[in-house]
Amino acid sequence: MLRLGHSFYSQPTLQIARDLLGKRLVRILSGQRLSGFIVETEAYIGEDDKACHASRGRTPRTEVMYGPPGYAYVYFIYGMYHCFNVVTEEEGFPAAVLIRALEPSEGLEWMRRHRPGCPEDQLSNGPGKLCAALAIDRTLNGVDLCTSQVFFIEEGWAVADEEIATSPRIGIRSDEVARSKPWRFYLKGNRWVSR
DNA sequence: TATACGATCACCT
DNA sequence: GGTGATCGTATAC
Repeated sequence: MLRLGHSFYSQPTLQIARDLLGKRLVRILSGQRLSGFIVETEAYIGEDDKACHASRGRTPRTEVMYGPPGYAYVYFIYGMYHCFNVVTEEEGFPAAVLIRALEPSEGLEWMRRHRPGCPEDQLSNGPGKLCAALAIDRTLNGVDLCTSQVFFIEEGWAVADEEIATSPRIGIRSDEVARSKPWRFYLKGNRWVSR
C-alpha cells in the first residue's frame, strides 16, 4: 500500500481529478481500515469558477482551499451532510477536487453500521453518502493527507483513459458558464457512480 | 440579530 | 418528476 505524496498533489487540478479515479481513500477508525476506490470526482478551480466556494473570496470556511495542496477540505451542507475535497494548486490559489463516489473495499461492516437500512449498492455512491459511510466530518477539515495517521489516499487501480467519462458537474444551479464546464470525471459503467 | 440558501439525500407521486 | 429535512455560512440590516 503506497500512500500518495506531495508530488501527486502538486499536479494541476484537472489532472488530479482524473488521476484520483481508481485510487483508494482510506479512513482509520478505532484501528480499523475503512476504504473504497474513488470512481467519481469533480474539480473546482479558483475564484473565477462561480461554482467554487472560493468564488466569493477568502472566508473562514474556504481558508483551507487557499492553503497548500494535499490537505482535506470538509464542509457541512444542507444541515445534515458532509462533503470531502482534496485541496489542490499552490498555496494562495483556491482549488479542490470533490470526491463524489467510492466503490467500497474494506470495512464494509462499519459502513453498513454508519448507513443503517441502506441498500448495499448505495453505501457510498454520493458525496454525502461516502462521508457518512467513512465517518468523515469537520474534525477532518484541514488534515494533511500526506502525513495523517487516520485519513489518506493510497495507490489503487491502473485506469486507462478509455475507461473515463466526463460531464458537467452535478448540482450547480447558479451560473451558466460554471454549469457548462465538463469538470466531472467518472469510471464508465461503474456500478458505484452516483446518479 | 435576521434571513436566504446550499458542490445532498430519502421519500413521495 | 417534485419536495422537505435541517443548520452553518455569508450577507444584509
